[in-house]
Amino acid sequence: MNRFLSHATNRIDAKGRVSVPSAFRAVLSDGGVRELYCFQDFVFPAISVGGPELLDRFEKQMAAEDPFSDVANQMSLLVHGGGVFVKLDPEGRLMVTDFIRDFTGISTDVTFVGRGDHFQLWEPQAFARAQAEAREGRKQRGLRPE
Amino acid sequence: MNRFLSHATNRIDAKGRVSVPSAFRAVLSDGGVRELYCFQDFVFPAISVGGPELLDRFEKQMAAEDPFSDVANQMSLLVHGGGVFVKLDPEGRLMVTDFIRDFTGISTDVTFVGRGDHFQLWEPQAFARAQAEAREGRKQRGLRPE
DNA sequence: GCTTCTCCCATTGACGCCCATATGGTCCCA
DNA sequence: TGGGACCATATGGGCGTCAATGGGAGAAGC
Repeated sequence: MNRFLSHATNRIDAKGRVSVPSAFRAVLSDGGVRELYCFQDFVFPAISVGGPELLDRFEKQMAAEDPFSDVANQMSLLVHGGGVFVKLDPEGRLMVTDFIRDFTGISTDVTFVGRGDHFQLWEPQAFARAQAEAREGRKQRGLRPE
Repeated sequence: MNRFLSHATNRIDAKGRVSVPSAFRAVLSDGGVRELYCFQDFVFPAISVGGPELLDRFEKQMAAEDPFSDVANQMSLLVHGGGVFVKLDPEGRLMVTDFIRDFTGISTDVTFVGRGDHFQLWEPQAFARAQAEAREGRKQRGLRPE
């Protein structure tokens, strides 16, 4: 498996650390990634986390926009300036900083959500709500797998 | 037989495991599938289960969208983040997790329902009701395919 | 010198793997 | 045609392994 898939919820310990799910760590080590870059999602109250190639992806998106547009300007501000580096400890845990807590509402537990080429940190209940809304919207548009 | 057909109900044991019907396992082993991906159905209170190619189908659909649109973002949230991996043990059983129980209402028994290229997990009575309703609706509309 | 972060080790609880048993159905033979 | 042996599937439980978590000690920064 070379993509971030599925979701899992882990608890933050007394020191403010939380284990990254084993499956996600496997994807990271496959890519030889030891240092992670994260920033605020544009739509959801979630922190996106990924290796350096995640930056590439957003820079491609920005290149597709008019480079002087408001959209591109704001994206750069968020992605380039708003991002934070995060390191994993030997057990594969990361520190949940105030940067993460304030934006997501995370307090005691973190839901890790796979998004294919990256993953996200969510406050568990916020994730449940967003998922329910997405499912509802999808139902109305009639997008079904079958 | 290379498709998932018919249905069967098995009991969950004390450890929360349930045997996948032999006929379904045969279809899986034909495809060499050992790890399954599953997610919540968009219409019914059922969990859809299939091999990795089930995921591919959704990703093709996502690729057709503007990759950075809200629609694609929501689909990724549901498909990438909303899915769960399930492994079969050597006897062909799977764990019935809370993820499955909460969405389907399954408690002690599971009805496995073939859906052609994938199969679903249902709470037995919910399946009986949905089937009855489908039959009724079909009758009124004059027997059309879905 | 005190706080904060990083590394290391211990614990525990869940899950995967193994073997044993039950049950129902089929085939063979008398 | 009836009985019995055999086989496959479903089910139950023991045990080892690994991931998640908790806490302590050393190192680095304020």
